[in-house]
Amino acid sequence: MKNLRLRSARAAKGLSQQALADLVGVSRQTVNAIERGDYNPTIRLCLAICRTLDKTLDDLFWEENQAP
Amino acid sequence: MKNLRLRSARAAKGLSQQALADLVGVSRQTVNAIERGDYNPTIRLCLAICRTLDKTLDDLFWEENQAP
DNA sequence: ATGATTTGTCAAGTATATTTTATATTACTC
DNA sequence: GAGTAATATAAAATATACTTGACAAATCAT
Repeated sequence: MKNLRLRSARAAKGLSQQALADLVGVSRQTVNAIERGDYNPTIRLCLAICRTLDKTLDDLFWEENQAP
Repeated sequence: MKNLRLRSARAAKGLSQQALADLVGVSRQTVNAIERGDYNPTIRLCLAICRTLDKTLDDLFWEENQAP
């Protein structure tokens, strides 16, 4: 499932995927893959993204109705 | 830095590291390493742990005063 | 419409999360 | 204090996050 909250938070800061990637120290493809949702970043990367975008983990990465 | 909130939440459920590891589908050493804090789990594992312990990401993995 | 920037995607490589096996130590019960 | 469960820790192997380079499609400005 796509991470639209991340995409939205990034857009709200006026950052391209490349710009966010530079700020958090990963490649553009990694940011792209996270937004597309077909993968599983490390918590440290998630934390770096959250701090850069002034959001918390729950804001961007918590999923409410997941497992039973 | 150790993750004492995780340790505390696990203890509050009366689970051993092994028991939590079984519930979330990883090895005991992985849970131990996360609690000891000297590493960097994936967000999916963090989510699985949070759901098992009835906590959110911010409860267990958010760190307030981190980067400048 | 053309050019530039951004985004989606792929394949091959590198770094590292996680497993497995094993041992030592600490706590708990009897 | 012996015996057992829980925790800390390490080395080698495996799975996978992440990189690099490349190219096409989409978006945006001129």
